[in-house]
Amino acid sequence: MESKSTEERILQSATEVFILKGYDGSTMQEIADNASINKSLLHYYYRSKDKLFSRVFGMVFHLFLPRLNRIFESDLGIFEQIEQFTELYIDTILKNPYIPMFVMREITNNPNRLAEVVKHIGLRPEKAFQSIQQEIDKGTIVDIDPRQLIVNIIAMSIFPFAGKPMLKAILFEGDDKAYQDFLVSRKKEVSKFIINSIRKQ
Amino acid sequence: MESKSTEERILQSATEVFILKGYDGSTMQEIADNASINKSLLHYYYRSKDKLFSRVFGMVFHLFLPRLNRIFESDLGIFEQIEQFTELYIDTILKNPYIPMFVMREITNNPNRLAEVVKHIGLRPEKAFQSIQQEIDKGTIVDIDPRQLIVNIIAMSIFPFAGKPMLKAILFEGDDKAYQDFLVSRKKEVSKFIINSIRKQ
DNA sequence: GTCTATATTGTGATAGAC
DNA sequence: GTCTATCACAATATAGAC
Repeated sequence: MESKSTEERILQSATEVFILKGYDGSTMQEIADNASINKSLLHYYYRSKDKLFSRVFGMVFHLFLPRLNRIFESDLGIFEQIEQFTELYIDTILKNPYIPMFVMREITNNPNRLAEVVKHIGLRPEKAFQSIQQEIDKGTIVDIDPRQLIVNIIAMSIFPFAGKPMLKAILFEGDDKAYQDFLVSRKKEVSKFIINSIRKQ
Repeated sequence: MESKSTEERILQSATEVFILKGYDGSTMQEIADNASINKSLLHYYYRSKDKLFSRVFGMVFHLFLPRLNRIFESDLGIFEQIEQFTELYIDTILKNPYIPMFVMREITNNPNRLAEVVKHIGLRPEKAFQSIQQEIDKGTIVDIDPRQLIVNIIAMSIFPFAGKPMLKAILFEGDDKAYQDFLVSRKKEVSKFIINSIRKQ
């Protein structure tokens, strides 16, 4: 199956280039070179730069999207849910650190692209809202708008990656290893911080 | 002073276009059109697209950068400092909501640009670190890595703006007004959340 | 200081040979 | 399926008239 192999190489190459330079900053030439093939082949497999990008974006978005539902629908307690979610999510991004900025940048540049992808997936954040609201009603956690809590969780998980070049330079004097250690330690620190805040005494 | 007026118009126009579309997505033609002048004039005042962008970026970065020092060097208590900082900062970004993504995107695309700008300003985050460490030693707040705390504060303040198109679509069904209200309410919510977490009982 | 015209290179995309 | 050659256009940038 040679054809599939080439198609895969193109997709792999396009993913690398697009993630690093964004849609506007990438060229078909660079993607072709990076895949060691001819530029025309790109158009043979995917008819346009936009179609190729859409394909890449859809795939990458799956990696990025936190599976909020799964974890918040499990029968674990709220604190364990939060611990699991932040640790798993930060761990996932640690293996794909460029993805958050890529996804956020491209959605900002072209919000329409999100609509297509989201429909394909079928998100149900309401389940997470309800789950949190129940804990408030039970008195396990303090009264808080579930959306505020969820945004806080996502913010503290994702932002250190999206803002890495900035934070590394300003707060860590550009020390790459120190920043990497910092990110790893957040796997535990973030949930600790959140739970401290919402646990009812 | 006609020359200055034209130069200002160019800078104004370039700022609008660059912030909205980023360096790669912007063209000199569009900036010229937006300023109602000829394309060649751009090169007369600023010799290249890169030079024009650098100028814009430097100016915008000042707006974006939290003046951590000022607030954390004041003689307010740590909790009031955090309240002041988050409220002032979120309020600033509310007036310039596109700036966070702009700054983060461009630093990611070209980390070198940050170095020049930071030197110009002379940041001293160590002062904030010390200030936090003192409160830990005094027993006012729980034991926490000052850098973790600062990143949490910045993350919860900035991320809802940088990730607005995404969060709005996924958590708010695209409701613009609802998301705007959500952002405004964070002026109080964020500091409450943080202080809840670090205050020692 | 501001314009028109143009140079030069790079871009996405297609035609057509093999 | 894969290549070479090429088109049509857009990009940054400059030259030169006024």
